[in-house]
Amino acid sequence: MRWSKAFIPTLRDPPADAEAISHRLLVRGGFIRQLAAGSYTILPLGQRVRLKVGAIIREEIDGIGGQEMVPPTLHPAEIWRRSGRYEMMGDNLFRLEDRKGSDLVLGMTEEEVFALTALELSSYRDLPQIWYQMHTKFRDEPRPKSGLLRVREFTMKDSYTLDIDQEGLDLGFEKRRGAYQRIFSRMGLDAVGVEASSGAMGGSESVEFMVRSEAGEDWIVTCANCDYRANVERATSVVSEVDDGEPSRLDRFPTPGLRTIKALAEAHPETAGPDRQIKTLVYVLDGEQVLVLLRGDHDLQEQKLLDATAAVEARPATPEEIRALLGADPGSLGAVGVDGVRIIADETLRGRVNLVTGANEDDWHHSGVDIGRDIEVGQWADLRAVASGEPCPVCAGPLELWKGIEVGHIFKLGTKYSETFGVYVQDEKGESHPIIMGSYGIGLERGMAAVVETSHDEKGIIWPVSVAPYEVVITVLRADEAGTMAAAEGLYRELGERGIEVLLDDREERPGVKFADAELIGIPYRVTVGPRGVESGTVELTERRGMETAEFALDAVAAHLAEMVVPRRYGI
RNA sequence: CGGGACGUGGCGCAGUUUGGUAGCGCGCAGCGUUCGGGACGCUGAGGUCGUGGGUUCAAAUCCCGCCGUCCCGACCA
Repeated sequence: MRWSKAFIPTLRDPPADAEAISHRLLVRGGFIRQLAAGSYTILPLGQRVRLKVGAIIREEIDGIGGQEMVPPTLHPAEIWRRSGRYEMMGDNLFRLEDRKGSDLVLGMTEEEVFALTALELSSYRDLPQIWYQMHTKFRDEPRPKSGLLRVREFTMKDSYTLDIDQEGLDLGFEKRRGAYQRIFSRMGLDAVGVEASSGAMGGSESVEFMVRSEAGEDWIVTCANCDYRANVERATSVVSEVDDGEPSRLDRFPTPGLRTIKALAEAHPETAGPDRQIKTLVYVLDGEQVLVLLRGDHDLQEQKLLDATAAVEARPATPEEIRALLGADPGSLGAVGVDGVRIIADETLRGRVNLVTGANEDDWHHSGVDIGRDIEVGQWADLRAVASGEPCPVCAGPLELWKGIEVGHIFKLGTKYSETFGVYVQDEKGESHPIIMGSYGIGLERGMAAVVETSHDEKGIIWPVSVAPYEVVITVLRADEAGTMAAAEGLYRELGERGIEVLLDDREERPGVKFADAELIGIPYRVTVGPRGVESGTVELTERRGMETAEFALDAVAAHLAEMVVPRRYGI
């Protein structure tokens, strides 16, 4: 492609309020333009990257036996009602009505459609199957942000596996985990698989692939010693033992003005240290008020609460709701003697005695609380948020907390969808079984942004060869001089014949502009063809990553580039 | 949805406090000089000031409504 004919609208003034660096660079480099909140036009340069990302994904998913289909994105609302996700997805689901007044939705994922397609299967001999699709998904995000990282319309590769039994699912899950790892590494992403919560997708086990980045929105816990890694929504750690002493009688004592765990602990350091207190939170789970109990020095992880209770929505109760329910303000709350309200307690409180908690009367607390004796715990669960530096649950090494971008997520769905849609096959004995499903997703545009987020410098983007919009840029200095232009054209043809994707910068611009633009858009290799070198039959080759420059004979550089580029197409 | 900010040529902004009929930089077009690290001179094109209403002799500017965008909090590839 000749730059003078290409549509590459680079910008000198970056978007002022764009937060994520990938967003600034993709806009400045002429890869994307925003149309509205969370929807972007992918410009030609961006589309070339997107196509390469898609091709890598296709190769790897095909490589483990995947078969691509194209399901519709416009779905009858009825199938979402049947799976229960019409309600569960809340406002994130785009809903519309057709001219006849029928309800439609725009697909967020395709579990329903693929389950219905799987109705065609009737025998275990047809299994396993790996099906996938790669096209537009819609999500009415409450707050699109950070450019391509969080949008309302995007391309997702989602695949679905169909197995006859749990072993098949488990085996396939590991295969897919490997395929995902290869996909990300070929894209130049250092993605790690972490234990995750399955959220609204349903299912048992799930693994998220996270790329370390400040632009990420998830917190990940990893162990410095072993390979334990988990999303904070799932992560656990070793909790210090607390010596509670002998059980004693339940009592009340005045605590005027003491409204925080810290203040109470400072006033009564021997008996009411933070780890000797019960933190009582009032939450509203799908409209139901519940009490959530934690050790005083621990914080709640809301997703854990959702997972433990199978609730869809959780929010802290308002001060008014709390007073109406318990008769006291936050700071004096407790679960002792509370009746008719569901109580969910963190595992670390199990068996504890001699604890301190609010008495549901302002300025009063209970002491000597024996949780088994004095509180009617309805459910025990792991609810606490892991903190940085706590011991790893596997090896007791120190845990580290970091922010990551979720570039992929794989789920074991189980039989949720096959049972609701009646997808059964017969085994060798003629017995019917619901098909066991798994689902696996990668967001293409988010993946692109994650590459930029982790691979750039002060000059601009540094694309890995595998996803670069062009592999080589020929920067012609003095494009107005016949000699240099002829040399550049010759090289352009030769590289083209070798199958290398090359951008010929034939614009009549000053050298500084051309260098800066080439660096901004991040082409991995630059060949500089200038009058000085052409006279002596040489050109310069600069590698974008590291900006090392070496001189080559004009007639040898194409062969050298082919050696550099071709192997790197598969990885870095 | 709650909180904060913004909306003025293609892009980035000033002008709004104190109403008087729109300006700067970049980019763009033409000519010339330059050109191995974001050149310079001259000339020129380009704006319903987000939108609807109101106040006024007069509104980018004051008042009200609406729309849009961004940032901070609860959701996900």
